[in-house]
Amino acid sequence: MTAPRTYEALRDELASRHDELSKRLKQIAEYALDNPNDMALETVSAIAERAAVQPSSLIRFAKAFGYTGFSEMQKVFRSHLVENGSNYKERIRSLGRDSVHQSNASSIVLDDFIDGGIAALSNLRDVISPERLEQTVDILAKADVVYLSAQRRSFPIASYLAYALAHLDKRCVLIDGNGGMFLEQARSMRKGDALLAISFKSYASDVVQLVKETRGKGIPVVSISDGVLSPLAQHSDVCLEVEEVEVHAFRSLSATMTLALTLVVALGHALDQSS
Amino acid sequence: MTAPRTYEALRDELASRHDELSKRLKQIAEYALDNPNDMALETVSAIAERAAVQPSSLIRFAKAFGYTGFSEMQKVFRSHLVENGSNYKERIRSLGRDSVHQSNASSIVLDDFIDGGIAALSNLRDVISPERLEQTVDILAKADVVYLSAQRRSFPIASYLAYALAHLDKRCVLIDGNGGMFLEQARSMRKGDALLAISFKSYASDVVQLVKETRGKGIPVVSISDGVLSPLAQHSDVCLEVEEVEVHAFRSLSATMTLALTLVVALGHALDQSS
DNA sequence: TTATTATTGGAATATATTTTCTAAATTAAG
DNA sequence: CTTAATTTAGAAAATATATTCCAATAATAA
Repeated sequence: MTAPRTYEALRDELASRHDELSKRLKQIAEYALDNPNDMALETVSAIAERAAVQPSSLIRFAKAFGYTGFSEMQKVFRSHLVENGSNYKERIRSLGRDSVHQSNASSIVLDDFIDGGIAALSNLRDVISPERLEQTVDILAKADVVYLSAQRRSFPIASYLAYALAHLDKRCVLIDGNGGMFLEQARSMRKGDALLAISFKSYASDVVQLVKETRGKGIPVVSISDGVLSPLAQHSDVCLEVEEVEVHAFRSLSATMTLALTLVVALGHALDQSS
Repeated sequence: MTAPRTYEALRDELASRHDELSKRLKQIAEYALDNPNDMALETVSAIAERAAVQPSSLIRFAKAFGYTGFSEMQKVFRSHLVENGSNYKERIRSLGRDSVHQSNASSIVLDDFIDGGIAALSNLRDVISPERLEQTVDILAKADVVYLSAQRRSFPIASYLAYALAHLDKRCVLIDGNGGMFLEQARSMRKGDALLAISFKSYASDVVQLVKETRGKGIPVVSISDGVLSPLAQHSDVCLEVEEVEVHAFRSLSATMTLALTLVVALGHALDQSS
C-alpha cells in the first residue's frame, strides 16, 4: 500500500476507492475532490470545519491512503497548485540543477536548452500584460526616431530590432557604442523620439544611465528587462518584463527574442493602420 | 501604513520601497520576488534557510510592510497562487481572445509567436543530429580563431556568438562588414582557423561567396542554415539545419538562438576537457 | 575617535497545528 | 436483540511553527 505521489494519481485513487470507504471518509473524499485548493492551503482544523468532520478524521483519511499523516498528503495537493500555476521557473531550476552534473554530451545540452526555451516561452505568455504591450507599441509608433540601446548579451536583440525596424520603414538608431561613441550617438535624441532599452541583471551601467537621462529630458522610454527591481523598470515609462531561463550557467534569449519579434509585428500593424 | 492586500500591490510596494530597505530586508525582498511560491507555501524557517536569513528577519520584513506578522503576508502570496491556478487563467485567456480580438491585437500576435517558437524548438530536437553537433563542436574547438559570418536577420546570432565565445576565451572575429570591409575582415583567415557561417534563404550572397572561397582554401567551414538546398549546406564541412517557423510573415529566431547557445556551452565543455 | 541609533542573530517563548488515544456511537453478524 | 467489529468524536499530548525579546553587531553622526 504505497501512497500516491502526484495529484493525478491521488485523484484516481480517491475515485476508485470511493465505494469501499466509510461514511465519514467518503465525505472527506468528496470534499477533497471538490476543493483541492482548500486541501492544499488550509489547516487541518479549518478543512475539518468546512467539510463538517472532526480533525482526526482527516488524519485517518490520509492514513487510509497510505500517507504517514495529513501533512504528507497535503504536500501532494500543494505541488499540484504550484505546477498548475504560472511557474515554469521551478521546473527550469530543477532542470538546471540536475543536468549540470550529468553527461555533457552536446546533444544532452541541446535538450536542456530546448526544454528551457519552451518553458521560458510558456512563461512569457503568462507574465506579459497585454496593456503594457499596447502601450509600448503605441509609444514606438508615435516616435519620430526609435533609439535602441543594449549591451553585451542583450545587444543581439537590439541588433535584430534595428534590422527589423528598418524593414518597416521605421527610422531607428542603434546605439552600439561603435568607436566609443555611446554618448555621442545618444545625444542626437530629441523630443518626439523614443528610446527602447534592453538590459538584464547585472544591468549595464551605460544603458541604465542613458535611460535615466533620457527620461529626464522628457523623452519616452520603454524597456525590456527582468523583474520589478530592475533599474530600467523603475525609470521607464513602460517596462516589459521577461524571465529568461538559465541553463548550464548560460542564459537563453528565446523569450526576449520572441518578445522583440512580437513588438516588431505589432508595431507594423499599428503603423499600417495609422497611415 | 496599510499593508497591501493583493499580490500585485505587494509586488509594487516591494519594488518601490526596495531602495529604502536595510540590507537584510532587501535580500528578503529579492528572494520574495524571485520565489513567490516559496513565500506562499513554505514555513518561516524553511524560507529563512533558503534565503540565507534568520527566521526573525522574515517577521520583521512582514511588519515593515504593515502586516501584523509573517503569516498575514503569506496569505497574500497564497491568494495569488490560487488565482493563478487551474481553470481561472484559462477562462480569462479564452475570454480575452474572443472579445478583444480587434482592440488589443498585439497580445494575440505574442501568443502566435510563442506557439511558433515552441513548435520550432520542439522541431529542433528532432532534426538536429547529435553527430553533426559533435563534429561542429570539434571543428570549432580545434580552430585557432573562429570567424563568424552572418548578415541581415541572422546577424544577431553571430553577434551573440561573438559575445559568448569571447567569454569562453575562444578567439573569434565577427565579420560584420563594418566600414564596408567585409572581404578585408575575412582575408585574415588562415589555416588552423575555422569559419562559422549563418544564413537562411534568401541567402546573403556575401556569406555564400565567403563560404565557397574559404572552403577552397582548405579552411574548415561549419554553417547554420535551412534545408539541404541551402548553398551553405552544400559547401560546408558540416551544416546544422534549422527550420524556423514563420508567423505573420516574420521568421522567428528562437530555434537558431537556442542552437547557438548550445554550441557555445558544448564548446565550453570541449575546451575545458582539452585544456 | 566616541556616542547614538539602527539592524541583526539567535535563543527563548508563545501560539498553532497535527497527531494520538480512548470512550462512545454506529454498524454488521449471528 | 445481543455481541463483536468498526468507526467516530473529542479531548489530550506531541510536534511544528510563528513570534518576541534582548544582547551583539554594524552603521551613522558628532
